[in-house]
Amino acid sequence: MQSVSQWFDEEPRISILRDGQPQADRDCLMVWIQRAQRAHANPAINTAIELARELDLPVIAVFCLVPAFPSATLRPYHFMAEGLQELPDALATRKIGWHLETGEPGKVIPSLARKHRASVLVTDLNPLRIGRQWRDRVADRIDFPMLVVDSDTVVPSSLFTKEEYAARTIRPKIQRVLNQHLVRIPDTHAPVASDVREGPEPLEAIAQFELDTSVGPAPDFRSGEREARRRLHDFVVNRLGRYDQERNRADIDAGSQLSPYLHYGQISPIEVALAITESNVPAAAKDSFVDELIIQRELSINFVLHNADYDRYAGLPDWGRKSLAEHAGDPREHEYTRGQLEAAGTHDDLWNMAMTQMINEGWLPNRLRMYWGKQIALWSASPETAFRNTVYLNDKYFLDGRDANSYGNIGWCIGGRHDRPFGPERPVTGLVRPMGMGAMKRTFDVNAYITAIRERWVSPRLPLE
DNA sequence: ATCGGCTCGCGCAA
DNA sequence: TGCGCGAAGCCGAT
Repeated sequence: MQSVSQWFDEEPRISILRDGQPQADRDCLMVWIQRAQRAHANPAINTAIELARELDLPVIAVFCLVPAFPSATLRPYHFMAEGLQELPDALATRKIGWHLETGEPGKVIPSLARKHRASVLVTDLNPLRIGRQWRDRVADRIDFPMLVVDSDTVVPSSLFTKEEYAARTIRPKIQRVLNQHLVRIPDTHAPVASDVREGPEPLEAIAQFELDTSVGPAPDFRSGEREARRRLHDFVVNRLGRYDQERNRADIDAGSQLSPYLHYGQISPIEVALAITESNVPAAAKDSFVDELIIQRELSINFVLHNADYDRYAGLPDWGRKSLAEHAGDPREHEYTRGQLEAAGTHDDLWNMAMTQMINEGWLPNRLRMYWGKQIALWSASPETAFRNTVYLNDKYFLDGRDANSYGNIGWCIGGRHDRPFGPERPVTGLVRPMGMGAMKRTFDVNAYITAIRERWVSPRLPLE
């Protein structure tokens, strides 16, 4: 058989981390599931199956639960583990085996590959730094081919070879090729069934980890592929039609709330996009959702893939840092430490309730994510501190934190990432676009939101005697 | 209620 | 080299 680079020549979704000829005398094809934590509509799995058919071998999916993922508390671990529980059975319907282990991927994955005598290792694409480090470490420690399949974008990220400047620069490039990628991903079957099913139950495994349990499971987000699909259809049927009108309504939270499921790859963005485009709602509603799901989301993925400082102040655009530096000495009308912010103890009720919802629910409506970050920029001793604290709180509390979208949003809030300068120049934030209480009041019922969060988390109504 | 100006820089037309 | 226009704002003029 030819080398994997020849086999998958000109496939924009697939990159070769270690080239070579698949060995036919091995025992399986191995899929290392990282980000695409789903059994269906999964390009990485399909790639492994394609090779398995050529070699007439079974396919085994492996997952490595890492005991200390940076800045992850019990909250994301619980969501991830609950979703993983579905996978062995769901994969079995495609005749794929399952083996979960805990530890460091750089050690665990090569050892699993040796144990099961893998011919080729296929994995999916986590665009963040840690994903790349793990992949590189694994590729260094195996002596057979390894492929990375971009499984969580609509348009393969490799088609954009440089850091895009803004939505307006990536939009036409995406539009040009969108239709050829908006194609349903089939659920093929492995040619030979695998009966491998090893490893602990994910929820039991994470119970052994030393996690920060002060941030508990997100109460409103049941996890898993099935739940993701249920939510998608609920959104399409009940709310998509008004999305362009109501997207900013933080008081009713009119969004899809799919981002945790997309973050953990429990649903394919292509499946989401197809459900939207095939639905029977006004074009304006579809267009505004698709712009979020594809243009903005894939712009953020492009950003973290091409900017090594995506989660650092240094990664902000030059004009933004320059303007912020010129205002570094401006007096702050209010100034809060990380501790004061985390205690939701500012002078601003709306901000405090947003922080309260974030801490307790792991979630905020879109509109408030912007307001939340923009105020931290205004209230911090320096823009660098603002950036650091925003990343810290974002990644600690959001169920969908530690995501490319997180860093895109934080960069936009603090330093005008993917935005343009906005005069007139203001104290503290300079030319970075402001977003204050006026914008909130113009778009939703601020008092209704404050009251709802206060009743839910601060002074809940006590049951009558 | 709606509108222009504020300000920078990318990408395309020329 | 010039020019149009842009992640979701704000303020003041009409």
